Amino acid sequence: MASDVAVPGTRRGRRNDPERRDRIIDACLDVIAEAGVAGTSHRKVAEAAGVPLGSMTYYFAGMDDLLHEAFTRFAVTGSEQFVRRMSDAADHDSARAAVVAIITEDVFGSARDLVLTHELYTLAARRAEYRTITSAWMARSRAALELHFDPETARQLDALIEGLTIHRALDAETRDAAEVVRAVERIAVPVRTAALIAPTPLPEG
Amino acid sequence: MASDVAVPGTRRGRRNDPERRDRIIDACLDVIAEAGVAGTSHRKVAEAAGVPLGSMTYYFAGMDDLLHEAFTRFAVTGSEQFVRRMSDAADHDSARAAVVAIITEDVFGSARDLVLTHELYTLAARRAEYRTITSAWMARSRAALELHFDPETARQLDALIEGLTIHRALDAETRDAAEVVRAVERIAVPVRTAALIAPTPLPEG
DNA sequence: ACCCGATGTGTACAGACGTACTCATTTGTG
DNA sequence: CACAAATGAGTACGTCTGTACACATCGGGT
Repeated sequence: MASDVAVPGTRRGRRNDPERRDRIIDACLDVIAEAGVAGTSHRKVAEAAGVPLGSMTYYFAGMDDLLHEAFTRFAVTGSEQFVRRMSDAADHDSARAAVVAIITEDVFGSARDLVLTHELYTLAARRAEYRTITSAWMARSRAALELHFDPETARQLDALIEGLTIHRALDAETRDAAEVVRAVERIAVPVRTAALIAPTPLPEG
Repeated sequence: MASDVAVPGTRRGRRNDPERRDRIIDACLDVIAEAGVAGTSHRKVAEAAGVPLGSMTYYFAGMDDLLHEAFTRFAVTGSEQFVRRMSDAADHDSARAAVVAIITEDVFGSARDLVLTHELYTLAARRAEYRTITSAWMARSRAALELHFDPETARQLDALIEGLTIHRALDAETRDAAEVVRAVERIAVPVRTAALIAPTPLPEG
């Protein structure tokens, strides 16, 4: 180990390399995705980023600081993709199709993001300082959905995306894409007719 | 430390105390709820359960074995509560009310269960052996919902419960109980009229 | 030309961790 | 009554952890 890194006496001194900080954050997300927050350590991240161990405490106040920055970046880039998909949609139909695509593609297309999302939620469930990240993320998602749906529908769609994504990932059964389409259609009624269907008391017979 | 536990020369030998194993599992869930899987260690669980450290490796093959058993118990007791609520409901109306209650009460009423759920999901997202636990849990939940709703509605309701619970826990905004009622009503149309609404192409407006 | 502060690195340390292993104790059996 | 197996406790060991800190290196000011 440590054959390519930490050759004594080389590459030291003043360089002011902000890129290095970014690389560490990205590497941190990689490590979290692979080993979980539980298995994330300064050493693993340093090795993944190709920086010496000392850089960890130099660039970040501590492990929590690093995790916070990493998940903030994850949430920001994630919601950016979400917003882009929604603003690319021209009408309600394509917006609904985009929602279906987001669900069936497992959040943003990779298992990595799913794992990272759960790690973030787990942290947020216990620690309020991470909840600001999830709150901001959900707020951006809802705002994107509100480009095409009324606020209440947006919130419900957001929740449906969350639930269906999780169930499709963690359970072998809920995998039928056509069913996802129908689920979205039950919620995402066009704005003008939503009021006619949703709050109406259900027929009993 | 270790003043009430581990007095040398006392309480040793053959006792065959299955209760002790249970106590360790319960204590393990307590520790996970408080410190997360990341912060769970043999020592903390042993202290919480009031057993010596050596009992950890005696009763369980290792940390993973302990976690697996703990989460299995958690999932079983959790789904039992879910099933009971559903079978207690007499008709569709009270079933829908029960679903709303489950969501608004944060899974089963405590933040502890929410945290544990996320910890389990995080594990399951990465490791297939924990996914059998989540799969079984979701299957039991769906079966309970199918006492009152058709299979597709049950799956969608299950997903909605998941998503709304998470969003209500991790986001300060989605807290209006009346909105939960309306969300459930959009999905949980009575069996006979569901076919009339759900698969129908949406009016374009 | 020289030096000083800024910037980044290498290492050492104290503690916590999982687990293996030895040994004490009790209970069923002969 | 004695013995052996079952059961559980205590401890020690090697590994890995976060973090502090001394120090090397370089750019810019004089």
